[in-house]
Amino acid sequence: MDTMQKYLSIAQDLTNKIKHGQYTEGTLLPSETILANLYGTSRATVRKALVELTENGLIQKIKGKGSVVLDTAKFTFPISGITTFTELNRNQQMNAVTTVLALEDRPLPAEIMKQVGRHLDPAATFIQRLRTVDDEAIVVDEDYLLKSVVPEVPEIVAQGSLYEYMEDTLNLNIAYATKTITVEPMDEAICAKLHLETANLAVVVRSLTYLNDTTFFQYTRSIHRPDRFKFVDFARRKHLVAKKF
Amino acid sequence: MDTMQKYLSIAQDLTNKIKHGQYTEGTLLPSETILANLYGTSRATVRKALVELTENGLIQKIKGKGSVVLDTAKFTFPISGITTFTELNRNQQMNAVTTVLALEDRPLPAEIMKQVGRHLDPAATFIQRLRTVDDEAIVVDEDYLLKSVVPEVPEIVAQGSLYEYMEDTLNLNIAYATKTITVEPMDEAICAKLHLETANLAVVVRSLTYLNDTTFFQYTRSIHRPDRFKFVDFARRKHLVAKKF
DNA sequence: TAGTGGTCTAGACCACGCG
DNA sequence: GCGTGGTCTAGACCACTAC
Repeated sequence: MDTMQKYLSIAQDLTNKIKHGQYTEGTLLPSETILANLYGTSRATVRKALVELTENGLIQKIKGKGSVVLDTAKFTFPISGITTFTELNRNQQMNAVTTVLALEDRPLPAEIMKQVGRHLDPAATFIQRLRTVDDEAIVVDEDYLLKSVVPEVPEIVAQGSLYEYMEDTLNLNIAYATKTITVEPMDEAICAKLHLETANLAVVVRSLTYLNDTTFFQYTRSIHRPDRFKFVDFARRKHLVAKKF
Repeated sequence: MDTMQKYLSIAQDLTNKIKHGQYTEGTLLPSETILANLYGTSRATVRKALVELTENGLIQKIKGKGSVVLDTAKFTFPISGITTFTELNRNQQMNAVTTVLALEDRPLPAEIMKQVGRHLDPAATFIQRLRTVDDEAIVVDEDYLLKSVVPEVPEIVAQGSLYEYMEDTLNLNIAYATKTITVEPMDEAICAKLHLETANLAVVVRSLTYLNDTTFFQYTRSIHRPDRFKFVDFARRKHLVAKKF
């Protein structure tokens, strides 16, 4: 069954046509009125689809002119904000291996409890995983999953994708996250796992992730080898309401 | 004169009311129909305003329930994607000083020319600036501004904000940028300026910035002391069209 | 059942780019 | 002057939440 909303399927279709070269870099998409006729829909719906492409850096709209297809080849795979290993792995072809180092009960760290609210039950599942690409240790991921939301994490799930399990099996509605990126010295245990040599510095990506109903459920600390870390972002200039860059 | 669009002024008003505590964390905003009546507009316009708040991490909409005000205090100042010194300085209270180290003609580096297109004229103005907070050197910013777009950069502008000059004086329409964050070893000149000690590693933020008509005009290399670098982001879960996290 | 947000329509007027 | 995208309206139906 095709229960997808109209504007999303239009966005999907246009995205595919751009990525497959049917609409090429530097040219204009058909006008909104023409697209509305093509897809048998209203202009408002087409515009909603084009907002998706705009946010993903695929087109740039110019008033009075049209929608210019941007050079998406430059953004090839990491189209935006890709930081964690799973995301990279999903979007790129990598010879990647995940090793589960720990899977146990461990309460949410106190400093995180302070940020997300003291009223919460700190009981959580702790998962530590080592990510290896081409026999080289790249990332150590440490996840805390609140038991109140995810009662248990089977070993097989830890080996694969936590998000697939939560979204497809548990039907959880993951909505948003706050992330920070810093560079910090690490202890010996981590240094040994990532083979950090000259300096003991690593890139640390911390994420606090929330469900659609605003309940906090996951804290992730992702520790990257600095020489293999790369964060790519596409940002649009914001005006007036809140400066974004 | 107040030529601002209706939806933006509504977004502005709601943002202020949230930041000033008139709508408090965890409570619901008035429904979209009520807001439409309050502001004397249609529901569609209110919804467009609410999209702005959603993207800025101020509210979470829940179908059938309402718009929940999120804890904006947690995201205090760097609401999203703030990386460069100027942005930080604008949004925070800092005892900050800018020193212009270089202001001269210098062509765009060859590796950047490859990315933005060989047909461009590489003639550019090079600006190197040292950012100091509380007498501590934090960031070295290196900007290349294409002469074809920005013919000249007065000394006074280099001392202050390039973007204010370009937007307010030159009336340029800055639209979007691609950014990368990496960690790299730096040469002695940079190490000396930032007083890098134990390791010669620094955080490098590279930005390619474009105008509304898709012309490339600026390359920035921002070199941060790793122990003072912090990148904060608010990300929403994307589905189907393009994975964002 | 009543109220909410999510989607969609069919119109309208405006500001802008371009010939 | 014409076509473009940007804004806005007044309606409609649906899926979801809560009672």
